[in-house]
Amino acid sequence: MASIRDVARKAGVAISTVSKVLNHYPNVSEETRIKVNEAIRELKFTPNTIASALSSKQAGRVALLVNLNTQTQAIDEIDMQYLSGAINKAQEKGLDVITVFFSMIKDRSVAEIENYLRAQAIEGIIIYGMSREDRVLHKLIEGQQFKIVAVDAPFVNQSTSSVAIDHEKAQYDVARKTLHENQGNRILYIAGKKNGFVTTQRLEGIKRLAAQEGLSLFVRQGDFSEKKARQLTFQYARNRDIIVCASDLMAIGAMRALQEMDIFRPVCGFDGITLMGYAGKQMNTVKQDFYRVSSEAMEEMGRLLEGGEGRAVVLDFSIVRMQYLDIIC
Amino acid sequence: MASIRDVARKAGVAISTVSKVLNHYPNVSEETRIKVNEAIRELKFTPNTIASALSSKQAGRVALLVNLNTQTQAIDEIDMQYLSGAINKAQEKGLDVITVFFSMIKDRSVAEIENYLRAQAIEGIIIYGMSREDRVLHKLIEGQQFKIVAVDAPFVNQSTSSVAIDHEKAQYDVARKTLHENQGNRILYIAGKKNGFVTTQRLEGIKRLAAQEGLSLFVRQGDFSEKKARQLTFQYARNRDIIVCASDLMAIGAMRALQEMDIFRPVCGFDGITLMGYAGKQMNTVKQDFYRVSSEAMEEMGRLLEGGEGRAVVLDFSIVRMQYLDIIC
DNA sequence: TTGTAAGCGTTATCAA
DNA sequence: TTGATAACGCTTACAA
Repeated sequence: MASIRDVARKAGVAISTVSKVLNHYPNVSEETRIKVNEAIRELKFTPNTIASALSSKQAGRVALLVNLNTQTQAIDEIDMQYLSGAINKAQEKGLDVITVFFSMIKDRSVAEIENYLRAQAIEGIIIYGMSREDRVLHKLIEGQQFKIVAVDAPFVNQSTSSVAIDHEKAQYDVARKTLHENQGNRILYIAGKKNGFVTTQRLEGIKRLAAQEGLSLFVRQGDFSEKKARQLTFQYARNRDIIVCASDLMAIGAMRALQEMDIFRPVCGFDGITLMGYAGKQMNTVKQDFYRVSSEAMEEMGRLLEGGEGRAVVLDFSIVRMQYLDIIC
Repeated sequence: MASIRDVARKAGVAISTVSKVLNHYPNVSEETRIKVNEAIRELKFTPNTIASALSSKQAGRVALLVNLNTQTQAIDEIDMQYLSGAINKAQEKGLDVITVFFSMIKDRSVAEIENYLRAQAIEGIIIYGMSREDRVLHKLIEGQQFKIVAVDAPFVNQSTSSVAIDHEKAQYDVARKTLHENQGNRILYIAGKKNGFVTTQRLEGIKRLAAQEGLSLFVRQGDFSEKKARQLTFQYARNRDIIVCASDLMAIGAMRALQEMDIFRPVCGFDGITLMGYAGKQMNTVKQDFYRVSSEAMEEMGRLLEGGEGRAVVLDFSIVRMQYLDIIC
């Protein structure tokens, strides 16, 4: 492996000059720049990121903190889109990425986690799927020791940005569309997990709709579980006209239950996962582009790392109906 | 951030002594070890992995090279299981992991890739989903510059191990079971992608069964595509008694086509993905534990990194029928 | 514009 | 068993 030393020797310049060329410093003559780049090419030199990180104290490493959906593999799709969106964008921006699961830092104190991350030379963290219960993460954010981008969680401070779609509006929109395409005014709303941020936001959305259109709104916690949604449907659907679910998985659970009950009720979901195409019946759902959300999160991380200050980034969504033939290929 | 220097000062010993304690060197007295560990605890010291890597030239970093299934998100599940299996095991073993997608190194030469990886201080690579066409990767393996574990690809040399289930036997077993549970001897076999290693191995399995049981075997390439399997089913299923598919996705495509044709044929799949639970009809399939496969791959990487030599690791599988109620939760 | 040299936080060699 | 000290490959004042 050629080192910066070899390049310097070959180009007949000092090591620091090579470094300057490498890092695009302004004060380098065109002549030497060319000489150096030639040497670099000839030696197939690639700078050692470890040494560079140690020296500059800037590793440009960001950790993806993922709350794996251990409940069901059917939505690994979401996490995978998150990961690939972030990783691809990171490579584009020359950032180094490591993936960390919530399970790995569970039960550790803030100080321990900070040390762990700092030892790994982590400068930034993108957090996916944080809930109100994750006290330690809240402290991590408050501490402002790291640049943080929170996906789907409303945290913003000097060194923290949030990235998300407008869940309130999305829930409102999809439910409204479903309502207007059908009859009835008694809604069964199957909500998400108790302390999730998106759960609250989506709930606000359906409440606004109900208030505005004078609907009878019956809310139950579904915990984002297909099974729970199934049970709730068996229990309450008969006396309701429309079933609005805070996730696709729950919508699928509800729809299958309805089929087994042999009654029909319009159902709508949220997320736009592929599985919706296999559900038999088509349903309205909010299509989030998870890949793009994550890609934007990494973009935002780049901004923060370069000294930008935290802000809230809001992305768009669309309302779709997913069907089998569009999904397979 | 406390450094090794601070620890040394606090414990009243030399830096090198602290380093020895940190790395569990033998020649340290019980007394100093305790003193040092106390200082470490009090200062909440965590060694800087960057500095350690630079100094020892051993970063213990391994790259996960993933061939993302861009075709369909329905099987992101597989990649996600691979990633989480590897990452969890890596943390357990104190290895640092980065994730790289095939798309990121596409069109680069072997030398470029080697440089890229070396610059990232990568020592080992776990490759998921390599095919015969990936010439560059073959060269990377032959070069033996890195420790490599190939998942589902039959490469073994001094510094390369392979990890996989016995695809030939698995295909044989699942097809045999399906055959014996039903009538008929005319098989439509929908194979995988042309140059995939597992495609060949699974094909061998069905051929052995056909030869052994005197079956009429009709083989078509399905490219692991649900749509292709659907087309092939429409085209050929009528004159066949049983449809054996080299993947679950294709099995689902075949099954739906049969339903639309309004005829019944037994179908079996391969992989054991969650989606099978939503297919309507239950089918036999080979259940691979992807999480475990990947976990074992990382374990094997650990062995190689410690100087062990390459070998073939064969994992087990099971034949299952997947149904909706088992899958939801 | 270029070069010299002092770090960055470890590990490892060799004396003590 | 311990401690100095020279690497590791790079960045960055500061000097020339």
